[in-house]
Parts: sequence; C-alpha cells; structure tokens
Amino acid sequence: MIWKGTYGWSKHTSLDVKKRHGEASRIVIKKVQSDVMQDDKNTVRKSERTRQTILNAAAKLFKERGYTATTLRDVADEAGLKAGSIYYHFASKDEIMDEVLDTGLRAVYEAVKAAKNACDDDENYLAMIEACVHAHLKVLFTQGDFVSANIRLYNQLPKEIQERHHTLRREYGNMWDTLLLNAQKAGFLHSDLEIVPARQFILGSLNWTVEWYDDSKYSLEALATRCVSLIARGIYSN
Amino acid sequence: MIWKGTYGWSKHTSLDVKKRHGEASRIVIKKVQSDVMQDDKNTVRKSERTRQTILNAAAKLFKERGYTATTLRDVADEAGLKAGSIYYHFASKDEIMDEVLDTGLRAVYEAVKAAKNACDDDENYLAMIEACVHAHLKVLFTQGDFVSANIRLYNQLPKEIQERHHTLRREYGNMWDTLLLNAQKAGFLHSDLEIVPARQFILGSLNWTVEWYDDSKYSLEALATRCVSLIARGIYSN
DNA sequence: AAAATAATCGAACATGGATTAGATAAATGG
DNA sequence: CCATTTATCTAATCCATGTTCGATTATTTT
Repeated sequence: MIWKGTYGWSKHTSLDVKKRHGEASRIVIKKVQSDVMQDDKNTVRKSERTRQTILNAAAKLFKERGYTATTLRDVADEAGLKAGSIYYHFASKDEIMDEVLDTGLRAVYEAVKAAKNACDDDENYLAMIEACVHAHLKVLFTQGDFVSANIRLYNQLPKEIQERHHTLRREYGNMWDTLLLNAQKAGFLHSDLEIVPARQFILGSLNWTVEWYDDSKYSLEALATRCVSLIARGIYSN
Repeated sequence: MIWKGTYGWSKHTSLDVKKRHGEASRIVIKKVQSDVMQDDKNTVRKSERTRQTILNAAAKLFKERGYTATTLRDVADEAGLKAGSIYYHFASKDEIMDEVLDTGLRAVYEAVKAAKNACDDDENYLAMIEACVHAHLKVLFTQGDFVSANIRLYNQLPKEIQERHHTLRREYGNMWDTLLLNAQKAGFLHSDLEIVPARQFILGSLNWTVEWYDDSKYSLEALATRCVSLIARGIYSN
C-alpha cells in the first residue's frame, strides 16, 4: 500500500507458505532421455508450464492495458484457466508483475551484454554500439511482451514495486554508459557529448519504438539499421 | 465497452442533458471591468474554475498512475471536493480522460506550429526544426501533465478512446513530415532519410524525455539543446 | 433579502475486483 | 491400481469503484 491502500495494489504480505507459491519454479527433470531435450511434457512439472503460460498471458495484457486495467480474470482467461487457480502459482497480482518486469529487463540486459561481448574486436567501439542497438531492438520485439510491459509501465508503478527493480535498471544503464564513455575516450564520439543524457536519449528513442514500429511495414533489421543511422549521424546532411 | 465490458471503461452513454455537463465550458464574462483581465473570480463562472481544477488534478494523477489506477475519489480529493460533485461537471470518467488527452495534444500542436511560423526566414529549415524541437519539449514540461498523460497513456487506452483523438495526432505528425520533407528537398537532410520513420524516431525520443528528464539536474533549455544536437548530428564524431 | 439557480455534499447502489477456502479432478509413484 | 500429491475449479468474501440522486448550501439575480 503505497498510494493509499485502495489502488488495486495488494499489500504483498510476504510469503505465507501453505500452498507452495513459486516453489514450482524450480525445474524438475524426471528422466534424462536424450542428451538435450526440449522443455516439453515429461521434462518439466506441469505446474511450471502453467506458470509460464500465466506469465505470458499477464505480460501481454499488462503491456496492452496497463497493470491496474488488467484483471486476474482476464489473465486467467488468456491462460486458459480460472482466476482462483492462479493463486496456486503466485501469491498475488503484484508477484506476477514483479516477475514479468524482472524477466523483461533481464532479457534485454543479457542479450545486449552478449551482443557486445560477441564483437571480435575489443577496440571497435562503433561496431559494439551498433551491435548493442540491434540487440536491444531485437529483444524488444522478440521477448516482446515482457520487455514492453517493463518499459511501458515502469514509471506508472508505485514506488514500492519500482524499487525492487531499481538495481537491475541501473546496472543496464551503467553498461551503456561505460561503453559510450570508452568510445568517446577512443575518439569515436563527439568530445562534448554528455554521456548520461545521451544514453538516456538513445535508450529512450529505442524503447519508444514499441509505440510505433509496425513490423508489417518493414523488417526489424531495417528498423534497427535506421535507428543506428539516426543515432550515429543524425539527420543533418553536412 | 471495447475490451470486454468489465474493464473499468464506462459505456459512455452519450449526453443525457439533465445537469448540464460541459455546458459550463463556455466562458461567461459578466462585466468587462478593464480591457484585459486575468481569468479570475468575477470574470468566469465558478463552475468553469472548478472544472479546470478537476482537469488539472485528473491530468496529474492519470499521468502518474494511469487511467484505471486513478480513482475519481482521488481526483476529487486532489481537486478539493467530493467524488459525486465531479458529475456536475463531467458525464463520466471517460469524458474527463477525453478532455485531458485533447488539451494535451492540442497544446503541443499549437505551440509547435506557432514556433515554426515564428521563424523569420521561411527557407531556413534547420532553424525551424530546432525551434520545433524546443517548442515541443517546452510544452511537454510546461503544460506538463496534460501532454504527458497523453503521451504516456495513449497506447494503453481502448481503441474507442484512441479513435477520438486519432485525427489530431495524425495532423501533428503530418506537420512534422512536411517540415522534414521540405528540409530534405532543400538539401539540409540526408537524402536517404526516410521521413516517416525519422519523424517517429525524433518525436519518440523527445516524448520519452518525460520518463527521465529531471529539471533539478539541468535546465529545460539545456535539455532541448542537447536533444537538437543529438537529432541533428548524432553521436559519432567524424 | 427573497427567489431562483448553480454547485456541492452525502449516502447509497450495483458491479466487478483481488483473494480465500474447500471440494474435486489429474497426475504421479509405488 | 491404489494412495498421495499436485493442480484446478467453484463459490464465497470483502472491499473499492463508477455512478446516481435527493438534500443542502452557495451564488447570483431581481
């Protein structure tokens, strides 16, 4: 209860273990039939599969309508079960939101870090920046709902929830700052560029693409290329 | 009822005139004391003043928490009256949202158009673009809540509400497209620049500043200058 | 200042929301 | 295939929300 106690945010009464919310999140492998297997029936507790279904449904609806506007009955509907059943898997609506947010941001973070590290040349900062932009956008539209939900809703969430994700957000920002700073030191970027606002501007412009990009018009690759171009050289010609 | 009928969106039963919702929106001047006077007591129906207070309160809360998460009781509270009284001024929560959205976008539109037209040199497209960016940002943080509410929430609103504001949005976009296109024809912009995505990118990056700009760090002017620089020449140095 | 109108209140209503608990069905393990 | 555990459903609870409406108080007009 941050705003007043009547805002649809539940109190998040910490884990009362009775039905084991979240415990099922540990993947239980029953038999290792072949070497690697798809996360399918028999390999994973049913509970775990349902849990994922719920999260997917929730992410999708949260992103589309916002947190409060999304009903647990809607989520249940989308996931193909009844509202009450959700509580076998999650302790509260808040908890679902938490996990959606975390999943989304983490996906971006990991993907971008990987893309950066995948660059052969450790000194080719421009290539790294471009790889990061591509990765960020790709994950934005691939892991879609989780990331978008995070991006779209973060600032509308009550402080309490925000704080739980503050650290990870900061880490991601820092990663970019370091990259940009290195690039600047190496002379690739304008020397008068203020790193932090620049990073905020860049990530903002990328994040906002979820509000307007329409993949039926042109490919994700094309979008990424254009974004890189705009970020790199701007619009002016000379 | 767009989503399902249980989403907190009222049915918007068109104007049943009994108490005259919205009629009070016509400003009634009682006596013209001096030539020009501030919109103050005695010049404007009390109803009109209260109406504005409600809109301000609503815009602020909508922007912060989102539409559904904002209660009419909250709005009333913020505006200093009781929830029921709101219905003397507005027919429904939807109607308030409508007016907030409209006010916000219109403010940006007018301000930017004015800024553009204020440029002495009709051919100096770069100056015009820069003036527009400054104006957009200025209004974004001045008329604040209305504009931000619009920007932040638009895509989360049900189609029905969105459609009512579609035209104005399109008009604003067109204005930018025309400006950019002229600038490009005159050779000021990269010739390979795709206008529409570029405009979306630019406006997006500007709009997103509401999510991160902190006016205690540096001035709005400084922000605008930096944004112009990034948009114009990008981050790369050569 | 009385009469008429405008604006606000206060208490209700109906609905739908998150959450709970007990019954029931499905899956699992021996 | 029975016993146990796991997962889902149904129905109920409690509470907040948008909205209504008659009563009440301000404000204006005559």
